[in-house]
Amino acid sequence: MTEEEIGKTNKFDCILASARKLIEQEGFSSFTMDKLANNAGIAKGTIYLYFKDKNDVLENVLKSGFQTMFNRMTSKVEKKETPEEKIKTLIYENLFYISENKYFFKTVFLDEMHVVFLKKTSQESYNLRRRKYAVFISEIIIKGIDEGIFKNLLDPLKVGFYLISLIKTNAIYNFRNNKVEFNEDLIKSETAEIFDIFIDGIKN
Amino acid sequence: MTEEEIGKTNKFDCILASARKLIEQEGFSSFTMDKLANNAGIAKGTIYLYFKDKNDVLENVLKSGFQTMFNRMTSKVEKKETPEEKIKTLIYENLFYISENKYFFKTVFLDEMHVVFLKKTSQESYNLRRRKYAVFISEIIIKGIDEGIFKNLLDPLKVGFYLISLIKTNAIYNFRNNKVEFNEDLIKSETAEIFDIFIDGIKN
DNA sequence: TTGACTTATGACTATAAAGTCATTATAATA
DNA sequence: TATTATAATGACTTTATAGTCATAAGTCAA
Repeated sequence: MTEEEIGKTNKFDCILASARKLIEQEGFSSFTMDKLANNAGIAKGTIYLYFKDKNDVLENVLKSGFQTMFNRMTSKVEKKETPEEKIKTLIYENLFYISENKYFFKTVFLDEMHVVFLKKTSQESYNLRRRKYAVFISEIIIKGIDEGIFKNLLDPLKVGFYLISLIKTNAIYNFRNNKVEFNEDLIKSETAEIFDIFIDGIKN
Repeated sequence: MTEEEIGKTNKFDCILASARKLIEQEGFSSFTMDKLANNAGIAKGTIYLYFKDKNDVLENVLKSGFQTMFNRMTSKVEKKETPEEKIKTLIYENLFYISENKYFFKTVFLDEMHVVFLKKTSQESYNLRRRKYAVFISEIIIKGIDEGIFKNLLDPLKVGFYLISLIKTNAIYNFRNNKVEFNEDLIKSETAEIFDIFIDGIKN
């Protein structure tokens, strides 16, 4: 996984890509700086020229993954008009991104909690990102409540977290049942299912 | 945390209780066998007379916590008649148990994933317990579908996992907002909220 | 070409914590 | 009480891996 192989121009990104690949392959618990150096085709000391410590590497891996997803998702969602369309798009884009980065999320979700390996400060920034996402959803919910579409007594932020957890649960369920090869049809039907339950519940 | 202090007759339970207490206080990541020995008021070697290794301790801590909750919850749920009553009771009992063991679950949920510290085999048994819970819920869902109460096209097992994730998300949300002191009224209103969303969705 | 500066190296150090085992204490039995 | 069996001890060994730093290689301006 040298710079040419990975198609990255700078070492920072090259190391990050190697780290991500390693985590995808072996999970967080067996991720070591020696393996990373080896995998990136550089010496261990070099990593410390670009990253403060191991925690810094892990934090950046998680951060970059989330950032891309969030930016793509929000830009798609903002094009939609109604709260319901927004929510459907949000679910779809999230599942789509997960499917595009399935090996990464398979580890992140199934290994469920990498976060323990982070320092308290990094855990906080991880939680802030989650919260940012929930806040984004809550704004859609609030608009829906104002328009009389959604129930009035809801705590919009909490509802945001509910939706995130449904999406995550769906992905984990499919990973566990080895539906790693999401195709567009599967993503669409899963989107419809989550949307349906979230909006209308399970009642007939 | 000697045997008298903890009110346990045998060392196995005494060690387990100490381990649990330590985990509640400091989380999984800083849990060490030295601390455990110290906290239990025994020598480190003694732990190894009752547990195979550290993994065995952690596995038993998680197992015993889940087992009690599951047994209590199922016995209450089985007394109810309709699928809807069953689901409401299930949510309530789960939240109630969490509130009774708040410091434990605060760590287990917020530290979200302890599981990484377990061996592959223990991770599997952890997942089996989660699955067992989801299967239990799925049986209620199936009954509801048969009776025409719930939507027909649902994957009942997946729906089971959805409900578990909603309950967990609710607990985490309240922990994060420092609502550690659940009283019965709060549990009731949270139960109603989850039930309402799960059954009817967020639509007005 | 030389010297100054930047980047990279990897053997080495430091440390934390799991797990061991010869020794000692306690309990049971004759 | 003496003898044997069982339980407990904690100093010690082992292992894993994060992080360091003296040395070497590469780059570039004068």
